[in-house]
Amino acid sequence: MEGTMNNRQVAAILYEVADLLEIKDVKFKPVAYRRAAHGIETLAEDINRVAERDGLEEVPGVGSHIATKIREILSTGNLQYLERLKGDVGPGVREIAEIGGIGPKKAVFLHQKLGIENIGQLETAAKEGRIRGLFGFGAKSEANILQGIAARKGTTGRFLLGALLPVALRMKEALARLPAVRQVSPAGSIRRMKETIGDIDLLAASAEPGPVMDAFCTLPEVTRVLGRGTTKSSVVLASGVQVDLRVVEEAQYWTALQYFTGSKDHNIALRRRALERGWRLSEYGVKETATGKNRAGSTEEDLYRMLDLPYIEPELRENRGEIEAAEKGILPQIVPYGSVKGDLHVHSSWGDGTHSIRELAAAARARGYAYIAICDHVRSPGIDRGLTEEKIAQQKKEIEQLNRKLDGFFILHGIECNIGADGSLDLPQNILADFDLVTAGIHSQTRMHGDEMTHRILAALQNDSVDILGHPTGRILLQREPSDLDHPVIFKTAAEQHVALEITGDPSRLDLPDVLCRKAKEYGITFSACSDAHAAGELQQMDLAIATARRGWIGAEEILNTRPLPGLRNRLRI
DNA sequence: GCCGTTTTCGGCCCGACTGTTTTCAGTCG
Repeated sequence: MEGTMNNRQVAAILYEVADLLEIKDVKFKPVAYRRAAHGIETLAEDINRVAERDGLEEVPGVGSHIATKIREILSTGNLQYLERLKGDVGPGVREIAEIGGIGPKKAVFLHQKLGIENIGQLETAAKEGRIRGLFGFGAKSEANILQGIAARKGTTGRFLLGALLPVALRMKEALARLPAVRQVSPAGSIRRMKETIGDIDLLAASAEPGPVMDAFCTLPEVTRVLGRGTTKSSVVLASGVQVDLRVVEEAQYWTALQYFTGSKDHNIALRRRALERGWRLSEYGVKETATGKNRAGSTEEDLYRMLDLPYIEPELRENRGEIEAAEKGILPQIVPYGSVKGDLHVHSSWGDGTHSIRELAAAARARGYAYIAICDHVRSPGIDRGLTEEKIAQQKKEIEQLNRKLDGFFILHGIECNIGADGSLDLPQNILADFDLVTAGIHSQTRMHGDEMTHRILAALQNDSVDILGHPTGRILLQREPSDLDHPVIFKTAAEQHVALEITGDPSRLDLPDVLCRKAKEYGITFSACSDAHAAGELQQMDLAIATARRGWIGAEEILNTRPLPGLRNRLRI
């Protein structure tokens, strides 16, 4: 792909500018730069193309000045303005400000007073007791700085949704059992089902916060209490994740739930909307500015209705145009959880899965599915537990036998092929033609240049046997960046070739990512939401796939496996 | 620096907790 800077890299530069401006205590500009960075980050179109068609100022948050800076970034690879800010502020101040409990003001102060340039020097100063005694710092501050540095070493700072969701639900259940708790829910990014989570937010309604906070701070998995108040407490679990619990009165639960679910940008937009109507919106309610009276309501639906909007699902609350779409009445009906009729990507013990096909079919039936596709890998160097052509033939026989016995349930014989460096698949065409379903994905040589990766995928899409493109971007969350693909060409070709794009619920992939789902949708793509389960218990990863689809504005009708079996067979021509 | 159903100028979300300077700034979400 042309251009050396991608959207993420451009956004990173603008975020850095915002941080440095904040450190310099410049008013309002940090917000402006962050809004622009967010706009670019969540844009599905390549920023280079946007610049070519002179459309930068149409990006939300980008005006004439930032547009000029983006053009400089795209043509030179960096930004003079940023370099100047770095010089003004001192090299390590931004790094110091990232430590929990230290913000821009304290970072600048420490830099000026002690000449601290990086986290190492900060740690040394704290250990030597040189920070206590400074204006505004005491022994406690020093200890908190050391703990902040230690916490930073332990984790990347973010966790997989799939890893934290069960933890959050367990804690929620524990709190729900308390007599003093009237209502409790996860909030924050975990309720929005964001792919990675910084910390877990919980919200409870109770008239007696004291016992609720006590119970929360002494839950078995808690290893450290960061703070305990009557409305907010924070703890850290053994995994290093922070959990915040807010407790409000029941009458405030509706606005509090909306508020603590965020996102921050979505909330700011809603508050502006409330201001336009002469009200002040906060977690404590909707107050008429003139009279100081609280407006009545009891659910989030009430709140959105009050602001003349239809209900907006938590997964959509990212300020990516959902409020404007809701206002115009063009917000899509996103796919409900539990609406798929089967799972099109499951691994069995024939390959690298744990359970037999019979066991997987039983587990799928128990979930209410009407069908399941067994898609093991093909044997190749590096994939020891893949299937040989001989095994494939045997597996087909077993599936045929099982299908004769099963009533009202159908097992599809599928395969997960690898797309080679030249775009070819790892099975001959006559064998591929025999499967009910062929999923093709890149599993080797994932570091090729964007152009070459795009060509590999295009070749696979043009193979008539391929039904689904598996984990299209190849990203591994928190580990590997997505391939630098030419998405418009891939989406256009997939639509023309009637190849579905997979949305895998593998917790470390969630690929196709939500933002690209929304873009692919414009090309009339069909999606396949799947678990990629390697064991019966992992069939529930489907919920993560559906969450990703919902965040990508995808409706049930756009997902292949919401169709009943006859509709699916029709589409697959089997 | 951006943006507009009060505005092309003058706004820009709101509140709790912490530690410490004992009345509040800084930080966080």
